[in-house]
Formats: sequence, structure tokens, C-alpha cells
Amino acid sequence: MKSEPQVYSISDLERDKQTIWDGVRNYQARNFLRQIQLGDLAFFYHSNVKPPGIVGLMKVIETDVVDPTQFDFNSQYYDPKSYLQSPRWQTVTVEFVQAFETIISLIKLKQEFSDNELLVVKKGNRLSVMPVATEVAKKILGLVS
DNA sequence: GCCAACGTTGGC
DNA sequence: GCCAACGTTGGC
Repeated sequence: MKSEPQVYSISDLERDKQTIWDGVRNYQARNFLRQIQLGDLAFFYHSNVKPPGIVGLMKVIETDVVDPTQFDFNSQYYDPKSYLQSPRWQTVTVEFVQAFETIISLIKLKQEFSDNELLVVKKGNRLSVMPVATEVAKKILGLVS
């Protein structure tokens, strides 16, 4: 799950302990959010910074959360075409688990994984939420220690 | 700052 | 339904 750290960083999550992962406005990314199961772990990825990469780990503590910002007129994520009776955007609530001591940079990820193994290293992939296979996730965690 | 790789919009 | 124009993401 990607976030630009100047908008919301792993440090912010550590401070807040938990957060609703709001603002996703891409249907493919939303569909991935819908597939997330309670208790799933997720990597926190810092995008649009130097260097980009995975900076920590979090845990999903609530699924099928209606993104409140879609109904918030003052939010940049306000969606006038979404209705209270049938919300368009669902997301999850995540809990802080761990901030890695060093970033696992995108460069490192590209060295370790093919774009078939790990979607985030695929050229042109701009989705802010992507699935990671369990075996790949284990290997990534292995890079931390 | 550039630009590739998308996704979205709207005229037809 | 097609597709040109436009907007956005995000690595580089």
C-alpha cells in the first residue's frame, strides 16, 4: 500500500497507531482493497520520494470500511457521484506494526524480484494498492533482518 | 522538470 | 462503442 510520506508517512501511522486508508480513487486498487482479509499484513510503501520503497509493516484490523472522505465536501477525495445508500469506495483500517530500520528501496526490490513476482516493480504500474504473494512477502521480510 | 503509462471524460 | 484529448501518478 503506497502513500506519499509528505501526505501520510509510516511515522504518522506510528504516532496514530491506526488509520483508515482513505483516498483511493482507482477501481482496480479498490478491488484489491476489497479482497483484503481481516488480519492480513501489508507493507507500507513510500512513493514519490527519494528513494521510494517499503518502509514498514502494518496489519489490517477492519475490512469493508466506507471511505468517509467520499462524502466530505471539503475533502480533496470528495466524490459527487457516490451516494450514501451505495458508497462507491470501500477501504480498510490498518494498524501500525513496525517501521523498518532501513528502507527496502525500489531499486533493491527490482534486483530481487521480477515484475511477475511483485507488481510494484512492474514498469508503469501506478496502483496504490497491490497484492503481494505470501512467498514473496516472506522473502521481503527476510531482506529486513 | 520530463515523460511513460496509464485512467477518465465526453463528443460523436 | 470508439477514441482523441486531457489529467494523474510517480520513477527517473
